Amino acid sequence: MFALVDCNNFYASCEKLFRPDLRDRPVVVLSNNDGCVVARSREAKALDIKMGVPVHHIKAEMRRYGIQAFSSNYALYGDLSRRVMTTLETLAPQVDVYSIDEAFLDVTGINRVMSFEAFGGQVRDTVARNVGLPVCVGFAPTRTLAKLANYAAKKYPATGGVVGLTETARQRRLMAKVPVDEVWGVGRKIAGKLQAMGITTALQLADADSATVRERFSVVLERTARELNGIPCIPWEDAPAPKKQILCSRSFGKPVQALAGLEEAVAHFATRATEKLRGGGQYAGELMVFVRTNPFKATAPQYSRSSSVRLVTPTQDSREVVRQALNLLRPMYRSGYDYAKAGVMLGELTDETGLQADLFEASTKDQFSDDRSTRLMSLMDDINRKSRASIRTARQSGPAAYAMRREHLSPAYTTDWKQLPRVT
DNA sequence: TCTGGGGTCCTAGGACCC
DNA sequence: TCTGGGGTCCTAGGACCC
Repeated sequence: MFALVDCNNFYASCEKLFRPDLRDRPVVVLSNNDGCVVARSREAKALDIKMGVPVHHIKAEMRRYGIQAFSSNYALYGDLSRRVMTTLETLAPQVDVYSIDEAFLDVTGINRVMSFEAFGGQVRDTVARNVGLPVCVGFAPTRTLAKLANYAAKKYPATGGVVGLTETARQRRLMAKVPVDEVWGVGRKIAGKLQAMGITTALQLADADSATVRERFSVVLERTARELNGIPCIPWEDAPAPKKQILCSRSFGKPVQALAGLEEAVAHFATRATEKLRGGGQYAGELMVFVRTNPFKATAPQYSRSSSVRLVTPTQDSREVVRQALNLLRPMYRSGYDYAKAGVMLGELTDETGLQADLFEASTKDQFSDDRSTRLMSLMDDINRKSRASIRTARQSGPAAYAMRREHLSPAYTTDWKQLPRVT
């Protein structure tokens, strides 16, 4: 049996947590560069502020209703997320963190001690007491149904934020009311195609012939339909799967024209990506760099290129990744464009057991036990953990020309001594 | 002025093997 | 008249998720 625990309006709730004055006020959280709306409080949703809308489209509403906007503050959200997940780990034998604001819990057998509904209430109370954030809980025999139960818990306040979908009859009653595009795994495209076939509710998808679903769509949707029928198709994993790629990219706060500016950005993204790589104990065997202009600016000349390279010996050394990334960037660069975004992607990831020696290089031992590199990188990571970006590669200077716009940033209340909230 | 960032999985089709 | 059968690996692109 699965429980899905999902934080309500997560980013907006995080912002409200340290601003009791905003308790009943509409709040939105913006994407990087303060571009569009990525999270809305209950009050903002009630004002019909849409997810993903560019913030300049809703300037009038923001003024009229006094909507409070925040730049995204990932230091804060990431820390509060960790606190929520840590709390959940004390409540269930197995927790599968699915995203920054939700996790699946293995609750098999808990109903021998108390009802699922009672347990859900306990989860809500514990997270509220330990962290201060509101969550909803859905129970069901499959992940897809647990998602649906959670949807119902959020949508119908009378449920008290907890919904159990353990019986078939109850599952079917709810599915009959839920539009098919609310089902986990059914996006815009598939929903459109299903609707054209006359399938508009979750229940109709559950009842559709599975061979037809597989034939007209794919095995993925077939699994979804089976899960709606209570047949688990996405089991527990023994261990979280290792990452297959690591991407670090950012839109620029303002356009960058010069190669030097792009080099700075790419060096920075390469460094960040390699930090993440080391964090997971992995090595990269492939490196990709891309740059592009702003595709939304139709009048301006457009340019978009990417370039990649295989690394003969997989690496986790920032210096090597930066050097290779800059080598990819320079031949791609053309002058005369307003560059709006760049990124670095690491692929062909492997742990140390997957390392393969370069046949034409010195001894294998030298290639893999480069003690100097390992020690230097771990020293860099230690120092940078204590004080963000104290040590950089020379190509990253700062403050950068491409820096993000973050005009409505709240303090890092929980992760920086200098920004602790004050109570007066 | 102005539109995010970071991922996963599946499929189709081509190249190649014996 | 007419041209096998069975497979792997790789890539690009599409769909989805939060």
